[in-house]
Amino acid sequence: MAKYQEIREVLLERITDGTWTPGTAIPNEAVLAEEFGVTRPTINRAMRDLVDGGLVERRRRAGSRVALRRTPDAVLRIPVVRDEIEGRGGTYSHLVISRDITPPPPSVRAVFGLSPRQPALWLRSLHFDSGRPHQIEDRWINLEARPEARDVDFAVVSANEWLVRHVPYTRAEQVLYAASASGDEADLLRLPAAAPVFVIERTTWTGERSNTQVRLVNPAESFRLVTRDGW
Amino acid sequence: MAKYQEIREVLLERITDGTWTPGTAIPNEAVLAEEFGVTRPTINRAMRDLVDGGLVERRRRAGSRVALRRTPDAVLRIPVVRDEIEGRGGTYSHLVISRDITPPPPSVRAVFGLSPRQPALWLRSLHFDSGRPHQIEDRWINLEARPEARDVDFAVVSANEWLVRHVPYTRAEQVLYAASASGDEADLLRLPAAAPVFVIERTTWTGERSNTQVRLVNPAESFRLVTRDGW
DNA sequence: AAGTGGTCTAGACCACGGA
DNA sequence: CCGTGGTCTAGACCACTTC
Repeated sequence: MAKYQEIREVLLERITDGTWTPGTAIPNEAVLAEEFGVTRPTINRAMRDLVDGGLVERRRRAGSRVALRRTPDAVLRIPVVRDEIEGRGGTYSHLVISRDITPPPPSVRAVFGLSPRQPALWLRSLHFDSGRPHQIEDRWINLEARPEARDVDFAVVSANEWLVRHVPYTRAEQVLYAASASGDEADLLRLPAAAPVFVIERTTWTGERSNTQVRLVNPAESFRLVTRDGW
Repeated sequence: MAKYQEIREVLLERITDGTWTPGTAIPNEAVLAEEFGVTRPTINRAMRDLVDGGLVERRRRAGSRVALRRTPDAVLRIPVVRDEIEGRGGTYSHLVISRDITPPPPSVRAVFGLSPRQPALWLRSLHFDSGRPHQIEDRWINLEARPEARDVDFAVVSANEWLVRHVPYTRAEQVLYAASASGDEADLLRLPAAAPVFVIERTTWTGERSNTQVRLVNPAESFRLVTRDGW
């Protein structure tokens, strides 16, 4: 294990065992460097990890302290639907319900930066797990940012996968919530009317432009997101 | 802006504008150091950010490439309920529904590492937003790991806040899902029977021991999680 | 004003793992 | 084997902020 990692573990131990309680000042880098017999950049590297982990707060001149409010941060990975299904041994398939090139609703138009009559690609698909409906995907793709999308056959490669493979993004915003299935949604997912569903709305940007906006609707009983956090 | 940040932005630009498409090899650190007129550790710093951001994959000897599958990772911050409510101008209050010291169910016992008859602290609370029920908190606290919890008056400080303030953790696992409210839950939250709810289950650990496990139940219509990602 | 963290250099050693 | 990234040193300058 690298030195900075060992040092990080020791510092972490002091925080978690109560030697340094939340709010306590931590010795400055020069002191720690002396204590551990390393140079200051090595200490800095260890401390940076602790800051990233939310356990320590630092300010110039004021020094470092054990963070007072550790709000639970976690890395959320929303799986590619195909991987998710195949990962647990199911058979994946999907179906394009509709494909249109048409002006999007105002909410989408705004993030795409389009004028009122400019079209975008609208794609609605249904993803299946071993024949059972598993997710509705309702997606808009910005053809100004990604003109190639016009010529892709999304019956073969799902939009999800095509985007992951061809479009790196720099910013994403996701909204997660629970809802009751609308009539349409319940029909497509073969659920009782107003059954609970888990909805994910995601917008991704590359630079200033939004590429795509998607709404994913999943039956509550077959969908959970798990996040794990920590070293 | 620091040099490594400027370099990171330039590299990012090359990735997002398609100069380097997913799968493409990126010049090695020595070459980039020459190009940007900096030393190799500075390049390394910039690249590390891109790796952390999921945009680049690196392997020794094999070099660096633009990541092929950028699965959407996002930092999920589940807010402390009080901050969330006060942050949007509401008035926060809470009520302890029940408090017991009793052996937990097997699922909790397992992560706490307790023997069958060892007790833990069980706390059920209701959090209000301006007088309206906003969240049910059903929490177990491991008294073996946190004996002080026995003497805290959680009517004054909510368990959530007490833990955040006194117990730094090193690992967390969270499960998010949608469900229909049970009869109890619907009553407490003043929802119609079987209304959709958003459920968060979180277990946190310090070292090898789990401190606490909590289940948070929120009305679907008033609860959304937003994540933002990127620089 | 002065202490603290943030960053950078120039050079070095080494582990890993693909060729 | 040997090129690549991972890490570390010793020293330095600087920005920020609080004392």
